[in-house]
Amino acid sequence: MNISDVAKASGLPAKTIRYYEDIGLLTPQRAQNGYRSFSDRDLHKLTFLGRARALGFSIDICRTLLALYEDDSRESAQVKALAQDHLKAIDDKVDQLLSMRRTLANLIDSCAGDQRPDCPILADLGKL
Amino acid sequence: MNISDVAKASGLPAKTIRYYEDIGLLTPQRAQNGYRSFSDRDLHKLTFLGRARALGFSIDICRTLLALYEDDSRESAQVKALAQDHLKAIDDKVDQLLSMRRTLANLIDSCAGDQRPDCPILADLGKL
DNA sequence: CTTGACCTTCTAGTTACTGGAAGGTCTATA
DNA sequence: TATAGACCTTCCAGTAACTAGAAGGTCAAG
Repeated sequence: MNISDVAKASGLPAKTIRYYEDIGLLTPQRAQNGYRSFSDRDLHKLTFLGRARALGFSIDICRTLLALYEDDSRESAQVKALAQDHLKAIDDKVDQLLSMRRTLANLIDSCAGDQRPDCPILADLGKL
Repeated sequence: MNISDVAKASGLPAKTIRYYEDIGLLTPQRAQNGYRSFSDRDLHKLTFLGRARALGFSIDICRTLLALYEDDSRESAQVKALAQDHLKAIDDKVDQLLSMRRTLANLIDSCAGDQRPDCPILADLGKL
């Protein structure tokens, strides 16, 4: 398969696939003409990466997950631990966003939003 | 005030303050010796920036907010609109994270997490 | 034999800093 | 007065994960 084939099949842009090769996540064969030639296994990896990235795993963790994926002697506990760490990171991020959201929503509520210059949002941001 | 003074007072690292000057968010005076000399107004701006950034506004929006802050003929509606756009962006981000979270939590639940290699998490990520 | 859709590599830009090196300045103390 | 160390300066490079674009090679169809 050429790059556009696996791009279509995996849902990843060709640019991203080249990038993944650059950083060593996969190493497709090359055809005589220099074109990348992807195997089913490559496509599998790309799909795996696309899913893991969609769940928010960093490239670095994806590298580890991919290694576990390919390692028949892995222990599922290792994978689960990584996933749990990530879940915690997501929860932390959500908490942080919700905290921002609360503050921001309060400020918005307090602002008339009319043609006058008085604005509690700016006032609050600027207070010492 | 020297940079470490406003760093302490604003809570921003000196590096960040220099960066904010680089990108034109403020233009402190210079003393004879070349040191930056910050006014109260500079400190005010830095505090403003720190708060706005803490609410997740991008530097670009902060630039606009700062301009509005300094503009006596602003209309509070402009500020409120920016804040509402940002609130929406936060909500979208939270939704996205919660969607990830749901999927990930389901996968975690389905994984035994023991010494065996069988792992529904990896299986799911890898399925075509 | 040309057109257009592929493919290649390479460079640089994105966001918002952060770290570190090399070197000038200021202040307090020996 | 010398010097130590705590400031300050600029500049360069790196971070995460791509993405855009330029310049140019390849392939299949008409």
